[in-house]
Amino acid sequence: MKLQVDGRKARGEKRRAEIIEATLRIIERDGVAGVTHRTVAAEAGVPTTSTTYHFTSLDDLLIATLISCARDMATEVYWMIDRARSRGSRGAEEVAGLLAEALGPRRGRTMAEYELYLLAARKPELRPAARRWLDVLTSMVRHDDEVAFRVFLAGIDGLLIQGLIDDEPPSADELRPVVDYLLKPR
Amino acid sequence: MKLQVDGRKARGEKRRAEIIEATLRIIERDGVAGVTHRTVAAEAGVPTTSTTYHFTSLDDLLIATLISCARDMATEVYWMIDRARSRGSRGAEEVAGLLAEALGPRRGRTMAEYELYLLAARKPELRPAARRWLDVLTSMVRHDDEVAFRVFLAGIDGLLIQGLIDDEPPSADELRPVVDYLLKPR
DNA sequence: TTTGTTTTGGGACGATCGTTCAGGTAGTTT
DNA sequence: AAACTACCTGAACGATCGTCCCAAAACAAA
Repeated sequence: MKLQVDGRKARGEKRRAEIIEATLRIIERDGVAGVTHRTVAAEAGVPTTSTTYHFTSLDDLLIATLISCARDMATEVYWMIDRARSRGSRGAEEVAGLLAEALGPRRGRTMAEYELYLLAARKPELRPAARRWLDVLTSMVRHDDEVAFRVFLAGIDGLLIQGLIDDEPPSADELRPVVDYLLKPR
Repeated sequence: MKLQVDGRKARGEKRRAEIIEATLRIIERDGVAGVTHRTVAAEAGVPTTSTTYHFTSLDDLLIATLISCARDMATEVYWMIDRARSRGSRGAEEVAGLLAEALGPRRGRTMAEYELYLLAARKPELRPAARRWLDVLTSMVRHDDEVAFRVFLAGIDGLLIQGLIDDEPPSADELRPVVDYLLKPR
């Protein structure tokens, strides 16, 4: 049994994480198209060969970035739903505010998430990671609410995507009636 | 006044259209990442320099492709809504069938459309073209239905995107209850 | 026919790409 | 100390990229 961690591996994994973070920043700024070994290495402040050492190929790097990103999304949306629930009938307001934030200050991140999402559509090995946060959320609701919840998630996705091609991000006030209608029970 | 068209320009515009069609096929097969002057030229069966002659840059080519694609989408969804309306309460069935088709046989085309959509999120000059089909559709409905219609379109987008990362495309039967709930009036 | 315009296409330039390799460094084990 | 392992990195290879140049061909106007 070994309690002490290998200092070399520790440094390696730290740098690996830094490279993934740099990759996500690149995608936020320039899209998946801007991801090359060299741009990522420059963003992370490491030599080019460092990215090829820790990730056997560019695909590997993108896969690792999507997995890391999907984990963040899952926890994020988890708390969003939790907060919306705790506010009861004011849940729509909470959701609308978070959507406005995703389309405003965090616009780059939102674009990055959907680009990685579409990447998963083309690369089957990415799909489990891209689907995980959806599954986590679906498991939160009662079985008899499942259809309503799927509609809710689809509506959120649609509003985000459509909001990304607006010339200026929609405000929470503009989004609230739509979210309200989306959440209204039948 | 000149009635006879210039034979040279006629040939040029025909080739230009062929290049755009080839570009769309490339995007369906390999994504926007697969679009280069050389791959497009090979797909269209023309020399490489032909694509640089008719389109001053790769961006120009992608812009033209998105515009052409958006026009098709608008008319397509227009008829979808028209058919769904004419079927009254069976509209959900019609919509579910078309969604299943978009995620099955026409999956590549659907991916291409959303990739171009995300491209528009990054390139402001593409947004009017990407938004046009949304505007056309919104103008179809009565003003008091606008919120419900926006929810409907957002839901469609979300279902399509989520359907793209399924391992196997969802069937119309699986989609129908969700579409039905989405269309149910409050 | 002559002149001018538009399209065509072969070839090439410099830049950048993913990836490899071999040598060097730091940390662990024996 | 020696042997071993894991990480680091500068240099370089071949491939492919966007784009430019220029001459030939096709067509229109004179």
